[in-house]
Amino acid sequence: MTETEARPLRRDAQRNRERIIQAAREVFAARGFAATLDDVAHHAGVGVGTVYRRFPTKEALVEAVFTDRLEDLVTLAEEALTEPSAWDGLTGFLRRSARMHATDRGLRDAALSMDEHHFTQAGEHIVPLLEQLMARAHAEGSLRADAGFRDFPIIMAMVTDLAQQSAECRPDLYERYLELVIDGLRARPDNGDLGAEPSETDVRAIMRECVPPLETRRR
Amino acid sequence: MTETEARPLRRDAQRNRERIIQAAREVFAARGFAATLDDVAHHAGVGVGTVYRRFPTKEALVEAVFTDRLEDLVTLAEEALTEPSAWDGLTGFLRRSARMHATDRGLRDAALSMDEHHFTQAGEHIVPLLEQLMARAHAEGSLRADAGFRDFPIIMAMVTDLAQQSAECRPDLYERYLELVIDGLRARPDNGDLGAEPSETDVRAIMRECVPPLETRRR
DNA sequence: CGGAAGTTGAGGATTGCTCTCCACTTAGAT
DNA sequence: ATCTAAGTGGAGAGCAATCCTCAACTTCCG
Repeated sequence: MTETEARPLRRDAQRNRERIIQAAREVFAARGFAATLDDVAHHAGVGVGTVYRRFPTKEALVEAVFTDRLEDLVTLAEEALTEPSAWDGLTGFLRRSARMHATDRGLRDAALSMDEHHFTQAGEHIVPLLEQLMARAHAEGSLRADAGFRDFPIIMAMVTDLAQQSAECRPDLYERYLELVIDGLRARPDNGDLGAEPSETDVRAIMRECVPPLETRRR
Repeated sequence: MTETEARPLRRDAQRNRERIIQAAREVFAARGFAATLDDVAHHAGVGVGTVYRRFPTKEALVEAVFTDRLEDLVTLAEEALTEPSAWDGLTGFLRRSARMHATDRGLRDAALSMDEHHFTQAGEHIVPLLEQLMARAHAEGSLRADAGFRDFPIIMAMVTDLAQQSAECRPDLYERYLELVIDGLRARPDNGDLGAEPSETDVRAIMRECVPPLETRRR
């Protein structure tokens, strides 16, 4: 959102812009950030040039498509915080957001790269919510003490990556392994030792590896 | 091992062949099946042509490099079966093979594509061992009843994929998430429900998605 | 109707890989 | 010492997948 909106768009151009965004939603949902702008153009039924005129970089298009989808995740986290049981709030949020990520690969890529690109805003919204979800569950004694909120994106990346790989044959198989991990997150007297938690920097670096580039050097 | 060894190689050629295999070991360890034969050639200090003369396809080279490394995994599984505690045997094998996969990305790619390519032999060796490891732990009551031996490759794929992504910053971070999964595998009265186990076909399809192609159409 | 705004899609530029080919080098038999 | 079949190197041909431009054309709307 938000820049010098120089002149109002001509009516046909406005229509095309919306078509492109709609097509982008679909194409990104299927292929994630790896989708090409040519791909989007075809789905929208417009020429490639039109897409590039409207969205000079892939980043601009991605931003237009996903900024508000990410806010949905924020809302989800807020709702999870109102759940009386901290454990149910936390795991419900895990399950729901995993489902969203599994259904829309573009959303997954956007969510996992919140720190990069232009999604920093949603990122800043969601981090404290995650911290609270975890803290509540720690206080309740249901979440194992050695799991931290930085494990969240990593677990998400792991599980939704599997979702992606099994998308063809068993689109919901990821749920099985998510449940396994959730059971592993529960506080137990005889749990093993998890070792050192990842640092913020580690998480960032790993997320960068999990999401297709989206960059273009040069201008 | 093992084919119509037409004529003995000239001594320099034999030396180069070994250099190539050694270089391939290193390059594949770092980049997995995605490594190029040019890459291997450079590391070996020979021309690309030499590599192609000795190993007409990437598959042939991969086979030469990994066939016996895979047998190491088989040995590992056999040893795990001698462990008095079925749980320790199973989880020890998980940990040890994960470590091997994390250290050598080529081995990971080979192990996960055992059904494809020319690794069917090691595949046939290891499957019954896995079944036994799991069955023993089921009988012992330590492994949750709804986990099956087909979960093995999937868990492995998930965890070692993370190992790959964090290789730069935290090469052993994968252990943390492996422990989480292992804790999730333990039989507990209040465990959640995992849902349908993947079929053999599912596993195959997913493994294919986890490993770079290696194919070349045509001959 | 005129001209500014918009559109198109073939194709240039780039990147990254596989694999071939032939002039050149070398082991090793004689 | 000489000869030659075996072996070698590496430029570059061929292929595939993208990204992005631009000049000729179309459409909107004052």
